Amino acid sequence: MNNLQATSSKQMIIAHDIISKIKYRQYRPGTYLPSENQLTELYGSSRETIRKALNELNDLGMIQKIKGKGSIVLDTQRYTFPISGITSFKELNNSQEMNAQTKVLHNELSQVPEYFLARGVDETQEATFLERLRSVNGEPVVLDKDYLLKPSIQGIPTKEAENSLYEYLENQLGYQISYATKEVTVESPTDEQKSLLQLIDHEMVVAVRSMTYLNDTTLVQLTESYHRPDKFKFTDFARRKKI
Amino acid sequence: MNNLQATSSKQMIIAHDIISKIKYRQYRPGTYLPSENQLTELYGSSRETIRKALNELNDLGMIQKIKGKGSIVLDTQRYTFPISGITSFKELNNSQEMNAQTKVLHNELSQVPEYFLARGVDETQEATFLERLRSVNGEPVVLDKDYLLKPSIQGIPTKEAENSLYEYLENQLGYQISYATKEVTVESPTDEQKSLLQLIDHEMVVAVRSMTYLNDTTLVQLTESYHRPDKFKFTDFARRKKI
DNA sequence: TAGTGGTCTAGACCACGCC
DNA sequence: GCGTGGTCTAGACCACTAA
Repeated sequence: MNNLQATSSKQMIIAHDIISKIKYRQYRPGTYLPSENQLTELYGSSRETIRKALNELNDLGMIQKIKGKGSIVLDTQRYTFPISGITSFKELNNSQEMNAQTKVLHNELSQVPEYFLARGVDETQEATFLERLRSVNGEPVVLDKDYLLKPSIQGIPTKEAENSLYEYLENQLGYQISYATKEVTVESPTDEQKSLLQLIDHEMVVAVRSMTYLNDTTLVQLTESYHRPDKFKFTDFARRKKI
Repeated sequence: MNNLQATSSKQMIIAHDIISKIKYRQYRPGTYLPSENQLTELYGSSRETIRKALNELNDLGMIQKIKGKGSIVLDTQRYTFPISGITSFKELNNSQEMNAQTKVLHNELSQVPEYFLARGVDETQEATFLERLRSVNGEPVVLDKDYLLKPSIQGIPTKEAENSLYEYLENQLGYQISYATKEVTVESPTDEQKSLLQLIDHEMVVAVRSMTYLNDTTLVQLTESYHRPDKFKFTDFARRKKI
């Protein structure tokens, strides 16, 4: 089931349609898409609109455009835990058929931790602290510590916390989550992490710390995510940039 | 010194110019850029061209566009080791003033390792194996194992290997490096990794494995990069995608 | 030479924020 | 109501690929 969005622009409809045709193998990896001029007729739109749609696919690594030849469908199978891109655990769970579970350990007021203060967050900033342990097939894999900043967010119903934070913020509060910065490091675990993630002897944890912003650049969420190293994997698609 | 590229299109010239004005604080974080209509006059171009330039900056996380208001300059300082994006060690070194060094340990013919065979690379594929230890301030930080695939690449002069592989491929061989897939995991080190990276007791290594492709979808390079965990950090900027 | 993608234009209409 | 960014168009010229 695809995440149907309110992206009703012509270029997004076209992009989704082509993605769907790739997904269901009407367009196959290694073959060329119809040319931009043909797509122009197929969708009854201008060529620039077609090109904007194809650029979306290009950015996603689904096609490779070659001047003078055409657009080749690439062989992508998409994956595990993306650090690139913002996707919630719930969305991942849905798209990947994992047997996942979320346990809320804390949901209370708290201070913002040192890491974020050092990065410009105000020390007096009030926040709702949400600690959640994510398990897959009964095994703990991620410990999430979220700090939801006031006044944008006044608190999270625990029922929503067990579900999806992003869904709550976007659908219930009407916020537009727009972008985030992330930093990934590998660290020695604290005792809490050791016990909750059931780390053996000298295993380390993978720490992913992020700051999430709304469309109007309001900072709304700070997250510290601790992953079990043996369960941690992420994949990325990157284009060579010349900036 | 900026990496001046042969990107001579109007939209790229405009993008670079605005980036440069942000860099030198003519446009400051938290303030709005001139409106698209003003930029149209400033650069003597059409609005669509301006918009394509601004979209570049948007993708890079340098500005945030807000409908009805304008484009805000974001406070970005760019960082350490980007997994997102394709950048060579040499380019990083240049842009970050590290005191870095590269030692070539191996430069010879070899088989392709198992990991890549499992991902569709042909077992009979011939490759030049290049092993390099990267150090910063005298401390080893990364062990790179590159497999450069024939017939595209016939071999690498050791002098070039000490310098930049990408530079050699792009400038000497005239190849257009276009995209790459990457996978990051945390693993127990081999004895070789332990000794070369001077890992203490029970430290793990961060493994980054990637496959690099040319513009025409030719696979040219396989890389296994092993990072010392205490020296490993990367940052990412991500926009919320609704696909 | 014909077809492809890359760039650019001048103009249009829309949705949103603000006064 | 006015200015902002978001979308779309029809047409033009270019650079590259292939026959």
